[in-house]
Amino acid sequence: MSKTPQAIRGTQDIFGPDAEAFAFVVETFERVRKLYRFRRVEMPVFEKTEVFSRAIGETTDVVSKEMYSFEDRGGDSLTLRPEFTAGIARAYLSNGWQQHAPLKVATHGPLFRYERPQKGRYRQFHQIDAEIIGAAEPQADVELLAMADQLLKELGIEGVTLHLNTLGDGDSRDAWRGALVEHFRAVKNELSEDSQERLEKNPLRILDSKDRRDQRFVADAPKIDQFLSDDARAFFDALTSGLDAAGVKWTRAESLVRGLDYYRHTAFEFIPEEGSEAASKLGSQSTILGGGRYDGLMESLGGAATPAVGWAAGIERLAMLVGDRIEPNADVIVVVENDELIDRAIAAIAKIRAGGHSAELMATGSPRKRFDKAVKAGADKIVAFDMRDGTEHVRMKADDEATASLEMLLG
RNA sequence: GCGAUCGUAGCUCAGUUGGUUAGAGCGCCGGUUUGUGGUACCGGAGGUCGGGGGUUCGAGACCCCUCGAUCGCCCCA
Repeated sequence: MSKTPQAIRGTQDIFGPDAEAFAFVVETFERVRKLYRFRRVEMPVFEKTEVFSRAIGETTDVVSKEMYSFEDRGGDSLTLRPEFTAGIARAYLSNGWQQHAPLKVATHGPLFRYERPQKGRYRQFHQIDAEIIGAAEPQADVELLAMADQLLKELGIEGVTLHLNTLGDGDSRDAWRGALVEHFRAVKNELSEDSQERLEKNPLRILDSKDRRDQRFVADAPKIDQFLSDDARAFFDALTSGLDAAGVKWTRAESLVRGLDYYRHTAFEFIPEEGSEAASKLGSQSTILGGGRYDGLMESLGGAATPAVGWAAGIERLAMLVGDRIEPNADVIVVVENDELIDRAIAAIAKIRAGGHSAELMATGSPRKRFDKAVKAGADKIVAFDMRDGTEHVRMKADDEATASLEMLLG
């Protein structure tokens, strides 16, 4: 170990163009979220452990092996949030937000999961998140997806497709699950080791296994469509026709499932098209935005049955796709070519900034090189203070109009 | 959690089958040159070669452990 402390594994220090890209994602999200009238909420970064274990499901990987849980000084088991939805549901119940239903909320911030780090996968990562709580109608799903679609477009992300599926209502899902277990159990010994385990814990996940041994049996596995109740089918039909009306392109993904227990009906992911530039930038962490309907979640937290739908997207993954964001140049750079004039320059830059222009002071290092540094930094306008023949000499490098406005500003 | 690759100055990298004081470009700092200018030249700072242990007369190169990154699996955003 070296003597200086190292960052925690799976955390990142984001700086420069990467930080600009990150900020661009958040700013764009904030703008789009207002267009759709989602209200901003701020949530605690940690909750009682049971908030997540009950909401997400004890058997899920997230709860069983990826949470940062600890006992606080009062002896309570607390957990750093591994996702937003459970905490928002808890807040909805504990603050009586039912009075605002249907409630559209949005937030963003850090999440924590103890996973093996990889490109696009971190232990502290960041998401933007949008939820509609207390709305049972498919129109809520349509609005939420339209917002996601517009967000990706405004971020300039190309080559990403909405993969859409329905898991049906509770009864549909249970019947389908039973049929899948029966189907795969018959060939259990020929499945991959992972899928043999999934058969007991989470049979739906076998459907999106990447293992060739599994894929042979996935093709003719029972389809959810055979088990959909009339209501569930009507819901999905209304959703897809709403998406078409909103101009949101989608593709049916019959084997798309969600890892967390609370999902019902709608499940979706935005995934880069194979071979696209976006896909190669993301590596194996391909889902950039995912979510669905979670009508059963509130009950698992002891609340009244409350329909809800939401999505989250990884800011780091989106930032990888938005391309280089250059840190903007200063509007003005004030150069001090002679140290006697430092106070004159400070007075000038104060006026410039008070006038609403970004400005940088160049007053250190070799006086002769300061002007070159200013030119190199790429400012639109440069004001240089120098002494010529014993008198103050102010030079401006800018076009005529800018020079005039600067002279007016500086009096 | 499993498998694999990698880790040399701030950054990008070079360092022949282990052999004297570990290099380049860019960047940074200083000097000179130019003087409405992003030039050129000279000089300087900066590395216990990720960390620890071992093999050897000798290790940046080989072995073991460890930390980290990356790729695949898993998981997921």
